[in-house]
Amino acid sequence: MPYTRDQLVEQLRRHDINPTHQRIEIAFALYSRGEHLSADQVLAIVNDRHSETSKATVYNTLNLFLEKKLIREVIVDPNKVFYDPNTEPHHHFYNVDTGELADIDAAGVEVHGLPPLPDGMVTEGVDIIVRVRSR
Amino acid sequence: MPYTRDQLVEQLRRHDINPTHQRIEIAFALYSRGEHLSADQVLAIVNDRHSETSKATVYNTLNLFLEKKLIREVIVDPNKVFYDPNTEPHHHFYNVDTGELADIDAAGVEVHGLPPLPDGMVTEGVDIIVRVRSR
DNA sequence: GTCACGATTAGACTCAGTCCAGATCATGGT
DNA sequence: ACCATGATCTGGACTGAGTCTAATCGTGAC
Repeated sequence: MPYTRDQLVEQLRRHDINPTHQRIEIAFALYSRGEHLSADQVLAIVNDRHSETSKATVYNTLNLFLEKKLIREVIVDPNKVFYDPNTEPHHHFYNVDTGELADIDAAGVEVHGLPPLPDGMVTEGVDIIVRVRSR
Repeated sequence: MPYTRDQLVEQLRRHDINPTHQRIEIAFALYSRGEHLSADQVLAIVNDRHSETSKATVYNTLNLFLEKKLIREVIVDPNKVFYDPNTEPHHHFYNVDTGELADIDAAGVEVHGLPPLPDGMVTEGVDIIVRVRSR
C-alpha cells in the first residue's frame, strides 16, 4: 500500500480531520505498512529518527482516527490494543504463540444460526477471531 | 447453576488442582453465578465479608484455572479480561455501551468460507463476538 | 517436633493508557 | 506585520490492571 503523504492529507480531510504534521505522520506509519500496530509501535516508528511526537499525541490521534472511522481497533491480546488501517469488513487470524495478526477478507465468510438480538439492540459488527498456534 | 462447595472440590480435583480454601472460594464466585467476571470483581466478591484472599492469589488462581481449562478468558474490553466459567464451545454478545457480556451457544452456529490455515498452523478455536449497542 | 514443599501474602514494581496545565501553532482580522 | 483566538501538542504526573519477589504459612511425611 504505497500511500503518499498528499493522499493521506486528502484522506484525513475526507474524514473531517484537520491534517496536522503529527497526524499525517501517524497515518503514514499505519497506512504505508498496512499492518496491525500497537500504540507503542506507532510511537516508536514515528519517532524513529528524531523525536517528533509525544505519547499523549499518539494516543489522542489514534482515538481521534477511531472516532472518525479511519482505523479500527482489534482486541485480541490481553496486554495491548492493535490498530488496523483496514476498515473494510474483515476478520482475523491470531497466532497465540507469536502474537501475529493476519487479515481474513470478510467477503465469502458467512455465519449462520446466530440467535436474534435481545430487544432494542442494534448490531455494531461481528468479529471473528480464529486463534491459531504454530506446529 | 447451584454448585455446592463439595461439588467444586470434586471439579478441582478432576482438573488436577489442589483444592485449597482460596481456590474453592474463587471457583465458587465464578461458578455459582455463572457470570463473566473480571479479576477485580472476583477479588471483591471473595473478600466481601472479611478479607480472605490477596490480589496475587486471585491472579495466580485465575491463571491456574485457565491453564487447567477450568475456565476461559474472554477478551473484548480493551481495559480488562473477563473470565468465563462456561467452557462449552460458545460465542458472545458484547454490549459496547454497558460492557455487558452474554453467551451464544455454539451449537447451531456455523461459519463458512474461512480461508485455509497458513502452513503448519493448528486452529486453537474460533471466537465470534457480536458487538451490539443499546437503542 | 521438624523438614520440605506447595500455597499465600503484602507490597513494590511495570507498563498501557489518561489527564492536566502550560506552551506552541495556524488562522483570520485589522 | 501584529495580535487574538482556538485548536493542537507536550512533558510529566497519575491511574489501574496485572506481575514479581521474598517472606511467611500449612500440611503431610518422617
